[in-house]
Amino acid sequence: MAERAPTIYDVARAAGVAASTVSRAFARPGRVNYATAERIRRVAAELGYRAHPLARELPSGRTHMIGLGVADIGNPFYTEIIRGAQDAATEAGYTLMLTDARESGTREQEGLERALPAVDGLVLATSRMSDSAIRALAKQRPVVVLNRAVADVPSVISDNPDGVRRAVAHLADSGHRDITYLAGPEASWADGIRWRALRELAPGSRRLGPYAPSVSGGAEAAADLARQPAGAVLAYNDAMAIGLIRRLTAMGARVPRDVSVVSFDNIEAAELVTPALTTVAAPLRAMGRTAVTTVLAIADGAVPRTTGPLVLPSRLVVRASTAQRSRNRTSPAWGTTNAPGSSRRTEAGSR
Amino acid sequence: MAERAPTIYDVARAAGVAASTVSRAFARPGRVNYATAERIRRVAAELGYRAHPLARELPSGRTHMIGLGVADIGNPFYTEIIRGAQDAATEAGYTLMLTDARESGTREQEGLERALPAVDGLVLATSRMSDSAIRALAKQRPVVVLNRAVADVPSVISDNPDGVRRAVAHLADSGHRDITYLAGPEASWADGIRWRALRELAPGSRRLGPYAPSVSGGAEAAADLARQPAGAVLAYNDAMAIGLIRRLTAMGARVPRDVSVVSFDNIEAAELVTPALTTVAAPLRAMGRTAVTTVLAIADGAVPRTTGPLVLPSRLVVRASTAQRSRNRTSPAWGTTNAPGSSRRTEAGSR
DNA sequence: GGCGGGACGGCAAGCGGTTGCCACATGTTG
DNA sequence: CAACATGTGGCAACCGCTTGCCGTCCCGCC
Repeated sequence: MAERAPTIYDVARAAGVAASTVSRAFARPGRVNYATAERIRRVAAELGYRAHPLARELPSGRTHMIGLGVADIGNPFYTEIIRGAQDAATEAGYTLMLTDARESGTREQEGLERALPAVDGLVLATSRMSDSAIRALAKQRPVVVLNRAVADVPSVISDNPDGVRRAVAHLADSGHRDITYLAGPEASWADGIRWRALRELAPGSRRLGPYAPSVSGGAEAAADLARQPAGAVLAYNDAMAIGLIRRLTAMGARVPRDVSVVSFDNIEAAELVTPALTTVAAPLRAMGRTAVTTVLAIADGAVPRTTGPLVLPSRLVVRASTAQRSRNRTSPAWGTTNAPGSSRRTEAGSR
Repeated sequence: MAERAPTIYDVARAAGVAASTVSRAFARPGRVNYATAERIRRVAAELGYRAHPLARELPSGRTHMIGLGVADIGNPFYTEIIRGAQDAATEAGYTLMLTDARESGTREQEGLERALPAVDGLVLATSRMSDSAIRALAKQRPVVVLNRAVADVPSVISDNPDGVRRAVAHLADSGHRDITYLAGPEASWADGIRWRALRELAPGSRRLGPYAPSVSGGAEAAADLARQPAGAVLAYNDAMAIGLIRRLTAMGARVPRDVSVVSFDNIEAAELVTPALTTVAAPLRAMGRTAVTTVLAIADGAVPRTTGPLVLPSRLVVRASTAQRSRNRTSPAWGTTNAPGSSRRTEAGSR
C-alpha cells in the first residue's frame, strides 16, 4: 500500500528543474515557459504525481473544504439541500464535509468544533444550537445558517410566512377556517415562525405539541388530536403528517374527508404515502446552493449582507391529504370509535 | 473574521516554554511534567488555542479522514450505512468524508480520485466502478468495498443468497412457486448475485429488466409485468417495489391479493407506504461500521483477510405486500382492464 | 564525592507544498 | 553601446506541528 506518493521534488529531479518551478508549472500557468511546463507535466504524469492537498493548503491556510452541518442525515429533508450544496461546492473546487448531529445539540456542537479548524466555512442547516453558540462559531469562520435567522450571521431561509399563507388560503378555499398547528421541536426556528405566521393569518388557530419531528411524533399528536378534534391540521413537517394520518386512520378517521392535513418540506415520501401529502415545498436545492456560494463569497472577503436573511420563495404542492370541509363536523365519528376507515387512492403530485 | 488562530508558538510564548513542549503537552501526556502540562493547558484554553489539523497531519502523513463513496446520498438505502460508518469513524477519532456519485460512474471516479490523497482509507458503498478501477484505487490506499465482492479487495456484504432464500421460502409458504425478478442496474453486483440465487432456488423464475432502481423504474416494470402477469415478484429494491405497486394498483391489480411483492433493503418508506413492503433487510448499520473498522485496521497495518468477503446476515421483514396465492390465476383481471383497485391497510412491520 | 540514569525541556530538521525576491539571459530602446 | 524592461528559473523562507536527539538538572547509590 501507498509506496509514498511522488512529491514535487521527485518530479523536479526527474525533469531537471527546481521544485518551485514544478509548483508554478501547475499553479501559475504562464509564469513558466510553455515548453518547460509541458515537460514537467509529462514527467509528472509518468510518475503519477498528485499534489498532496494538505501540504498545498498549509501555506495558504485555506483547506478548500466547507463544512455542512445537518441535524440528521437520515432526514430526507436534507438530501436536496446536500445536493445543492455539493453542486455549488464542486463547481467552486471545494469539497463538502458533512457533519451529522443526529438531532443532538451537544453532538452537533462537538462535531462542528472538530470540523471547524479544517474548513474554510460552515453552513449550518437547521442547527439546534443556540444563537450565541452560532455567533461564536461565526467569529472564527464564515458561517451561513440555513432555515433560520440569527442576528449578525448571514442566513438563507425559505419564505415560511408565505408558505403558511398559501396553506391557509388553500384550506380556506376548502372551507377550513380554524387550523390546528402541530408543533415541532422547540429549538426549531422554523417552528416558531410558522406558528406565529399562522396565528396572525388565522387567529382562530390553536397549537398542539411540541412533538418529535418524526413519524412517531405525528402518531403521538394523533392521540392529542382525538381528544380535541379538528377539521384542518398544519403539521410541522411531512414525517409528522405521515405519522398523524396513519394513526388517525387507524383510529377510524378518514383523511382528508374528516381531517385535512397540510405539512412542510415535500420530502420524497410525501408523494408515496396514501393519501399523498399536500405540503409546502421549500426550494431546498437552491437553498443549499445559495448557502454555499454565500459562505464562499464571505471567505473570499465579501462583506456579508446585514440587511436580514436571504429569503427564497416556497410553494404549495397540492395532493390528496386535503379536501373540502365536511358538513357535519359537530360530532366527529372518530376519536371515540375504533372502526377501520377507508383510505383514498394516491394521486399524482405536482412535478 | 478569523484573527489568525493562535498557534503553539503563541501558547509557548505565553507559557514561557518551547513550542515542542506545548506540542508534547497535548500529544504525549506523561512526557512532560504534570505541572508544566497543566499550565500549558490553561494558557492554551485562555488563548482559545486549537491544533491546526492540517499542520498536525502533514508530518505524520495521516489525515484522520476516511472517505465514504455512495452512489446517491438521496437514496435512503445509504443513510443507515452512513450512520454506522460515522459511528465507527468518530469512535476511532476519524472524520468521515462523504462523496456522492449521483449514480454516475465517471462522477464517482472523479470525486474519489480527488478525495483519495486526502484520506487514510476509502469505503466504497455500492460502487458503479469497474473491478479494475477499484483495484487501482486499492493500490494507493486501504479500500473496503461494501455490497460487492471484488477480487483482492476486502469487502463487506450482506448474505444475499440467504436473503433470497428467505424470500423464496416465504413466498413458497403462500403458494407461490414461480417468481418474477425485477432486475436493477446492470452494474450492480448485488443484482447479479440475487438473480443467480433466485434462479438456483426457484428454477421456474424469470427475469425482467433491467430497470432504474427507483420509483419510476418500478413503474416502468409494471407495464412489462402487465404484458406477462405474475403472481409473485422479487424486486431489486424497495423503491422499485413502491413504483411497481403504485402503477399496478392504478392499472387495477390488487397487491398483495393478485400479486405478492418482495423487495430488498427495508428503507424507511417501506413501512410507510400502502401496502407496507415485505422486504429483505440487510444489516446496514453494522455493515457501515464494519467497513470502516476494517479500513482503519488495514491502515494501521493489519493484513486484510484474503479468504473472501465478510458476510453479514440479512433477515426478512414480513409486512403487507405479500399474501396467499389467489386461486384463479388463469385470467388475471388486471393488465387488461383499468378499473380502480382496492387498497389494503398498512400493518405494523417487524423490527 | 563521583557517577549512572531518569525526567524534562529545547533545538532543529523535517512534512510537501507556495511564493517573494533575486539572478541571469535575452530583447528593446535611445 | 549603455541602460533598461521582460521572461524565466532558482533559492530559501515560511505555513503549524511533530519528533529524534541532545543537554541539563536532579536524585540515588556505591
